Order: sequence, then C-alpha cells, then structure tokens
Amino acid sequence: MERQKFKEYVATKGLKLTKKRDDILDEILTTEGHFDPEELFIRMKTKGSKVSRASVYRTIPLLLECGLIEEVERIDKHAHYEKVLGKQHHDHMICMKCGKVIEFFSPTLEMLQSELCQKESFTGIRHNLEILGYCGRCSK
Amino acid sequence: MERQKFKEYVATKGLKLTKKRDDILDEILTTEGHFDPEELFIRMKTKGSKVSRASVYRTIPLLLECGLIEEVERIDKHAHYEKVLGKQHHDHMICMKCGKVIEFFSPTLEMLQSELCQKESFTGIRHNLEILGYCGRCSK
DNA sequence: CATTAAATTGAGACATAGTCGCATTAAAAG
DNA sequence: CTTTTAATGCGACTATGTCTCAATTTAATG
Repeated sequence: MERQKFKEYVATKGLKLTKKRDDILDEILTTEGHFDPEELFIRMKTKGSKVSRASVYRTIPLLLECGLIEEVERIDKHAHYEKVLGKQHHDHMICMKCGKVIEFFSPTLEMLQSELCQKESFTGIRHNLEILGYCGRCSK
Repeated sequence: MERQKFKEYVATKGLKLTKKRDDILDEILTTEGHFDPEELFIRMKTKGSKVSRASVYRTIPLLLECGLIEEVERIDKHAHYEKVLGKQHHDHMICMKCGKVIEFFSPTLEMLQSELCQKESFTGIRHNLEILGYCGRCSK
C-alpha cells in the first residue's frame, strides 16, 4: 500500500514510476530504523543494485513530499530520515555508547510545547527532540 | 575573563596559547548566535585573518572541552556551536522563513524529560529540542 | 505493438566539509 | 638565547551532496 501511495503521488505530479524509484522505496520499506542517503546508497550497492547515488538523492525528496518518509533531523545539507509507515510522531533517546535508539511519545510533552510556542507567538510546525545519554544496559 | 579560562585550560593540558587560538576565540566571543566551523573560518578569512581551516577545526574541540562553547546540534560530522558565556541551558525555536532563532527555557519541560528518561531506564546526559515553524512576524 | 515525447537515468565533473601528515614556525622553559 | 615541544599552514585526501548532459526508459498515443 506504500507503493500505491507513491504511485498515486507520482501520477498527480506527472512523473514516472521507474524501477529504480521502486527499488529505492523498497529498500527503505524493508529496513528498520533511521537512515541517511549515503548509507542507503551504499547498502543498495552492496546488495548488487545498479542504482546511482544521484538517483537515491533525487528520490528522497519525492518520498518526503508524499509522506512516506520523514526527516528526523537536519544540519545544513546533512539529514537523517525514517520511514513513516503509519507511525505516529515520536521523539528519540539515543545511547551515546551503543547507538541504541529508543522511540517515545508523550502527549504531555506535545502539549507543553504548544504552550511554549504560544508564549513566544511562534507557530510550531514540527519539532525534533533528541535526548542523548546512556541506555539501561550501557549505564550500569 | 573567557580568555583567562582558556589560558588556564591550555596550561593544565600542557598546550600553548597561540596568537591563532586567541584570534579564533575572539571571533567567537564577539559574534552572537550559532556558528559552524566552516562559517567561522570564512568569516575570519574575510576579515583578513591568515588563519587556516585546519586551525579552526583543531581549536573547536579545545573550546568545547573547557566549556567556552557548546555543541548545539550534530549530525555525523556536521555540528553547530554557540558560545556559552554564562548562559544556562536553553532550547530553540527556529523560523523556517526568516531564520530567526528564539531561545527558550522551561523548567517544566526539563522535569518532564527526566521523568520520560526514567520510564525508559535511560540516563539522559543532554538533549536538544528544536521547534521548527514560523515566528510571529512571518506567520501573519 | 510501434512510435514518440517527456521524464529519468548514470557517469562523472564539480562543490563543500572535514581530516591528516609533514615540513616549518612559534611558544615557553631553561 | 637556545632548546624543546607544540602548533601552524599547506595541500592531499576522504566523504557527502549537487549538477549537467547524453543515453535510456516510461507511458501515452496512434
């Protein structure tokens, strides 16, 4: 059904659903966790795909626009993404030792942020909270 | 007094307080807002400094270690920093239109995060909350 | 199914960001 | 002032992202 969504998006924009685009979406859908374009490209290469770096970089904005993936974080030109796949918004705790990523969601936190935005006359669109530290296993 | 702090730090580590390091610290201290190494380097170049990119990149870890600057955010090798200068921890709202950065601090938010960490058996060391959206002026 | 117009592709040049080794220079200790 | 040691700039190198252009693929049409 993700592929369907992509197909529809591509159609409405007068674009074409190519094999390469399909391959890229497929690779994203079958992998868990965060990814960045370079890593995705390398992974596909390793698996024998003939996709080019340019195609990977060119496909990501399309997947973003149709809501199949989301930008988790970005600095300048460097971004990390994750597939959406029906997930609701959540934030992250990242273990600085083992790299484990814990996803969490707190309605209270969301509400509090709305209040803080209001106080500053700021219209919040999206946010990104990353808590860095040590997971249960690593903090012993 | 920032320079004093740096001098002391450098001394205890058996390093040297060079003219270049001093220049770099000075440039950081006299500029407001966030910065990244490349931008800092270009800015100094433009002002006629003969400092090299390598020196800028090599000095930043020192300033971090002695607490004169802090990492605001990082993805892979790309980081943004800000001078500390007695500021307490705060988070950011960033206008996606004009780039304005609003700094805010909420004790409630901090407390809530501690609770959330506890729930996940996670030892939070530092965090980074960025709310993206539109500032009062731009959201009209 | 063949044709064709338009979009997409890969290759590789280019740009930017960050790191590293090494010969030279500068700091600070004696 | 000499010596020791760290710091510097240069330039090579890696990694990441963007762009152009000729060749290819898609999908609409005949």
